[in-house]
Parts: sequence; structure tokens; C-alpha cells
Amino acid sequence: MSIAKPASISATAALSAAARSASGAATQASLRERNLALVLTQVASSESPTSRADVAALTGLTRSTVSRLVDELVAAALVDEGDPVTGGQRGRPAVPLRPASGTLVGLGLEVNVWHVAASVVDLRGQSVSNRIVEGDFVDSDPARVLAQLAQVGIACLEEARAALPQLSLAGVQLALPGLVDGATLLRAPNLGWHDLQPLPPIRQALAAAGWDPGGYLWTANEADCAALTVLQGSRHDDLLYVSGEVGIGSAAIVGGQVMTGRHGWAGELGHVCVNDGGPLCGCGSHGCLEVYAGRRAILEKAGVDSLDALVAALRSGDARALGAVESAGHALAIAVSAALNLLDLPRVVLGGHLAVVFDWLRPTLTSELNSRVLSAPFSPPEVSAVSLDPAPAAVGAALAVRQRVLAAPASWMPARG
Amino acid sequence: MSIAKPASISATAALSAAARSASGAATQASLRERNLALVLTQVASSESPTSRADVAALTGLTRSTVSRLVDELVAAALVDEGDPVTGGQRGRPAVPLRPASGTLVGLGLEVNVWHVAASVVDLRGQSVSNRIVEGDFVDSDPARVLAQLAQVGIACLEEARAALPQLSLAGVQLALPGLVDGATLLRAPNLGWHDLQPLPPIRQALAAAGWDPGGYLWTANEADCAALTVLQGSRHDDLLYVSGEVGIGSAAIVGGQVMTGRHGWAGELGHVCVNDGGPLCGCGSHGCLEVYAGRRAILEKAGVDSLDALVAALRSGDARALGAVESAGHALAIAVSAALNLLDLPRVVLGGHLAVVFDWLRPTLTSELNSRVLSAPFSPPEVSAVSLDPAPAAVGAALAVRQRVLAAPASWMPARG
DNA sequence: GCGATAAGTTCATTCGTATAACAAATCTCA
DNA sequence: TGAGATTTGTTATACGAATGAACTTATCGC
Repeated sequence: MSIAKPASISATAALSAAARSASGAATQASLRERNLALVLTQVASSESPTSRADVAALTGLTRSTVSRLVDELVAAALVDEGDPVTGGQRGRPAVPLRPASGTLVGLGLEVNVWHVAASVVDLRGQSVSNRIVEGDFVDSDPARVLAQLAQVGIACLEEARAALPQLSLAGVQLALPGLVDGATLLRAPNLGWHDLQPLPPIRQALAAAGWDPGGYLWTANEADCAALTVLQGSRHDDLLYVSGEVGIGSAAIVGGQVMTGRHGWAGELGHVCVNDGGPLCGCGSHGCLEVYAGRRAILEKAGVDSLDALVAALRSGDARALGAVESAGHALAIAVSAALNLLDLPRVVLGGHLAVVFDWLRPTLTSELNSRVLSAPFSPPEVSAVSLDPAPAAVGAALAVRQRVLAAPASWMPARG
Repeated sequence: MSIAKPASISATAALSAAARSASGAATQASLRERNLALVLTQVASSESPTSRADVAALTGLTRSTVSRLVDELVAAALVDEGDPVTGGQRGRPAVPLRPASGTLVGLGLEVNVWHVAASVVDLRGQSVSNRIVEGDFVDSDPARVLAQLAQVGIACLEEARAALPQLSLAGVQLALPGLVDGATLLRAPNLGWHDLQPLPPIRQALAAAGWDPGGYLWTANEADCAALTVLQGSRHDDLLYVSGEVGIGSAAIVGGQVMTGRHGWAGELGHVCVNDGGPLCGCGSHGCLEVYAGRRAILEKAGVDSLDALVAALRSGDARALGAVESAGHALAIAVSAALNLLDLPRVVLGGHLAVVFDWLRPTLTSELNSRVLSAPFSPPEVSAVSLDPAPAAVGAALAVRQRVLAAPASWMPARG
């Protein structure tokens, strides 16, 4: 075959620039962007305030380069300088740096089966304001729910601005309990939603209220978002987050990044088969984990009708409740061990109702994982539960916006003149 | 807390340079390296020879930059220029570029249960020479086997050099059937090996024969290597490779990269539980996939003692053989659907004995995957089998060396004066 | 044989980082 | 109390990689 001739490429400057950044071409601009991100991430990931010299030592950049980059980040209000600390050390006192708080924030929005929620998080990863509205959104009307959600988000932003007048919005992420592909919600069985573009109405409502997020709106799966609440800024975290909402979802975090899979459909732990001959699941298959460890399944099997009642029954040593949790733990161990054998993750973190009953799940889960996971003899998996948050996916979605800013700060910095 | 003071860092030039490249600091040198890799990868991944102008259009780099980078790659003997093709097109004829063949090659080595093997692959990804030595390496002596393997590798290299006198060795990768962590083999149950540093003896034997690989030796899991033989240069491949050797291993390829997991222990599909009450597996657990679809399990259940006999029985419609493969397919579907639900992979490729019986596995496997994988209604997974290769891991290990060269060509280019 | 077209090269420019020297601010020890 | 040590942060210069525009080379079409 002769040399392939690509379809004629109109060499508009804009187009070629877009092509350049889309593909992997490294330019000096991308070099600067990467180092800005490196510096900002370093500042953000450190517990204690960090000096320019510390950043230089930790990143490998020179002091002069760090100095220039930090100056730009300060000018763009992404980093705050504190007063020089003058204690103990010899030499010129260092200027402490921290991510700016009160200037740029991320908004996380969540639609779930029993609530909608919003959360505002600043660049330090701290919650500025949170709202949650309970309701029953099974088979709900998407347009109405999204409009309501946007109002909750706006209220959350207004509350934040009341405390911090200089606030501006870095972006919005929407967490949904279903299969999300790019900006499209393909299917959310528990909501009865399918084939939907949820972002445009949200964008319009926000813009109408004076909170224009520009192009910075994203959609993601609920579990993928909630998993981010577990990452405490540590950069190289690897773990499996298991979300016990109405269904059971999960998210694998590898190297601090959520593994969303090619289409963003990864993490369907709830539909891993744990018993081939088991009961029919809503997905059409048999013996899925969800049938044994889903919220409804556990409650039914325990013979109670709320999580509070379940915990009370467990505390009183009720045999039926203990049996229900026992069998849920057994099923969970089979599915989670599949995930760990496939992905080699050292940590498992449970959320939602699985966190509520964690004390009773733990014995079965840990002992079974130790026997089922091939690498357990070398490094037994750690199992833990998150502290309870009424809407972890909203917080996680806001944290995702923060992560995007940290990873590409140049997009949120004014063009240089 | 006051500003943390890092332990005093001796500012040796070498040390600081190492720190700079180890962490993510982007320098102009790394920029050049990345673009060199981009150009070389582009040249290597295209089926038909590519011109400088094509590379520029495809990567987004300018023609002048590509020209300079290509010149360097040609000078370093990583890229070959062909004669200008003067057909059809108007304008100055393009100079076709291809990865150099016959200059730099990767050596792949494999120890398996019934053979050791070596393979030499050039930068085009084409096999230059292959050797395989059958034997029984169950509970073998590592030192003796590794010495034998090194001799097989040297023979393979000598054979290659006989054809291509200017040959030099880019690196060596060793594929082992077990848990590999960095350069250490933790455990290879089928070989009876454990806690071993397999690379030093190999390096010494090669160096003694005049094939010094420098520091370029690596170790990896057998399935992770074999999976690379399935990637036909396409850059953004996502798939699950299932290796049917004595055990069953697997490797998930995401974005063209093998997902090895934090310690390199990912991909233990063979020990995913498919039937909780099932027979005991060698790993100590019950009902693992390996117990139903491992080579020995299928042969025993079919009542034959070789793969050839199994195929003959299947061809003649033997009910017992058909039943054995049917139940293997059923178990395989449960484990693979777990992997697909967790990882969102669009393709499954079977190797080893699973490829041999693929025609009989396919009906069960595809229909069950379509019902068990949650995203199947949107995009049903493709299932296929590799063409048979006696030692795919050796070839894949050699391809891994090639991949490393393509991803960081600067390391194999002479320092510029 | 001339113009159009495309590939490849050359050269001045731009921009981000490195290097090295310098200024600033504090502590230590005589 | 003051000189030297030490560390932080800044400034000036150099270097290197990509860019963009102009140029050369080589072919095809008419």
C-alpha cells in the first residue's frame, strides 16, 4: 500500500491548536500547564502549609521555576500566601502556601432514589455548604427533578457566597445512579430514567441565577463520585469503594484515579454473580450480589422495614437480623474477592447501608476475603467503612470538580497579556 | 503545625536530576522525549509506511518539528527511510518511514510448566526468531532452569544475528506463571518456585555471551505478557485476555496498557469464585473458575488425556466431552461477566486451551455474557480466540520490550554531542 | 515547459526552565 | 552585641525545544 493520505486538513489556527492539544503533542504551553498542576497539587496535597522551597524539593523543579509558577497561581487567586513563620528554624523564614479558600469552588449535585443533594467544596477540599432534600424519586419526571435540583444547587451556592463574597464557580458535576456515557444518562433503573441529557437544563437554570459554569459541567456515576470522599488527598491511593445505596455500586481507585472504564460503566459490583442458581435480580440475571446484600434484600430477610430497626435488631441479638447480615457478608465476600483478585487492590471501603451494619459484616467479610483472595497471604486486604454522610455522592462530585482544577489549573487562570 | 522541613537533601547534580525525572517535573528534555515517543509510536502504529507530513498531521506537531525529530530517530537507527514513492499523487513525493528492522530487538523469555521459550522481536513487532524447549518443570530447580533458559535466549539471539549482523539488544523481559512483584517472583505454585530473584543469573549468562542488556531487564506475569500478542498496534485497545495454560490467568488491557495492579497481581480470573459450594481448588478456596475450566479439569471431566483427544471427541459429538466444555463455558461466563461488569471492557480474547475448544465454548459463552453483563444491551461484548502460538508469553514479553522502546526512545538513543 | 501542489528544510522568534549569582531575613555562637 | 552561617526567595542570563514563515525540491497536469 502506498503512503496513506489523510483527508485534507484545513489548517485553521484554532483547529490545528485543538488537534494539537487533543492528541498528545507536547508544546511549551503544555509543559507550563503540567508544572503548574504539579505545584498546585503539591500545595494541595500537603497537610501542613508548604513553602516555595519545599515545593521545589518535593517536585524536583528548581526554586526559581517554582517561585514564578507560585506567583502566577497567587495572582490567579488559586493559592494563598500566609505570613512568614518565624520560629525555630535558622535562615530566612518561609512563606506558607495553601490552596486559596473562598475564591473558587466546585458544585456537586446528586440525584438519588430518596433524595436530591448539593454540596459546595473549596480548593482545600473543605465543605463550604451542603443541602439535601428528601423525597421519592422512583419513576419521577426528569425535567421537574432536575429543575428542583438546580434550585437546591443555587441555594447552596448563595449560602456559600453569603459567607464568602468573592466566590466564583469553577464547575459543576452531577452524580447519577446509573449508566452514564459522556454527557448522556443511558439508564438509571431505580429512577426510571433513560436516554437523557441532564446537563443543559442545569446549565440554563444556573446561568439564569447568575452562576454561569461556562463549559465546565460534567456527569458521572454516583458510586464513582462517592468514592472520592474516601481519598484524603493522598496521591497514590488504591482501593475499592463499595456503595450501598438502593442498589450496590462500586468504584475502583487506581493511583488516585477512579477507573471508570471505556464508557464509564465500570464498577457494577452489584451485578456480579455470587450464586448461579440464586433468585432473579432486577437486571434479568440470577443470583447477583444485589439480591443478597442490597438494602431492600437485607431488610426483607431480616424482617424489618428500616435501617434503624435493623441496627436495633442486630444490637438486641435478633437471630433473623444477624442471619440476614451474615448471608449478605458472605455474598459480599464472594463479589469483593472477585474484584480484588482481578484488580489487586489493597483496601476495601464500604459506604451506605453496608457501612451502617459494618460491625456485624466485618467478621465474615475479613475472614472470607483472607481465604478467597489469592494475594491475601502476602498482604491481607484492609477492610473499613466510611463515616456516614447523608449524600456522599454530592460531596464527591464537588471534590471531582476540585480535582479537575488541581489537575489543569491553567484553564482557570486568566489569559496572560 | 509549622512548615515541614524535609530531611536535608544533598544537592548532588546527579541526585537532583534523578529526583526530577522520578517525580513528575516537566523539563524541556522530557518534552522532547515525549514528542520523540509520539512520533515513533505514530510511525510504528501505522499499517502502511508514513511520511513526515503524515506524522505531522496526525500528531498535531508542525512539519518542521517532526522533521527534526525524525532525523534524530533515523540517526539513532530507530527509524528507516524508504525510497520516495512516486505514484499517483501530485507534489513532491513523500519519504516513507518505518520502524527500523534489524537494528534493535527485544528478547522475551518464558518459563512455563511444560516448556521454556525465547523470542526475538524487532521494532516493527515482527518475530525474528523463536525457540521452545519442551520439558517438565514442575517442582524444578530455579537455578538450573534459568541457566537453561538463558542458553535458549542466547541461541535465539545468535540465530537472529546470523540473519541481521548489526543487531543490538534493547532489553529482556522474563514471563513467569505466578505472582511477580517488581523484580521478585513471590510464588509460582505450578513450578514450585517462591521468593526468587530470577533476573541476576539471566543477566550474567547473557553478559558472558556478549549480550549485555545493560539495566534493561524486567519481569512480568505470563498472562500479562501473552495479552500483548493480541494488541495489533492499535493504540486505544480495551480488552480482557484470558489465558488458558495449566491454570487460568487473565490480563485486562485498558487504553493499550496492561493493568497490572498495584503489585502486579491483578488478573487472577482463575480464582474468581463461580460456585460457592464447588470443589476444592489448589489455592485453598472452593469453586474457583480453574476447577471448572482449567485444562486438567476439562480433560478429566471429558474422560480424555490430551487436548488433541478432546478435540477429536468433540468433533465426533461425544456427549461427555461436549458436556465438559459446556460446563466450562458456563463457569467461564460467570467469571468473565464479573470482570466485564467491574471493568467495562468491550472485548474478550481467549488463549491457550480455551482457544483450542473455542468453537464449542462460543455459543454458551456469548449468550450467557449477553444476559449477565449489565451493559450488554448497549454494546454486547465481542468474544474471540487467538490463533494458536506454542509460547505466546515469550512473544508477548519481547513485544513488551518493544513497547518500552516506543514509549521512551530517548533512552536508546546516543547522547547528543 | 509552466504553473499548481505537496514534502521537506532552514532560520529567526518565542517561551519555559536551568543555572548561578544575589538579596533578604533569621539564627548561632563567640 | 555583632559577624558568620543558613535558608528563603528573586533576578539576570543562557539554553533548548517548538513555532511560523519563507524557501527549496520534486512531481503531476495541462
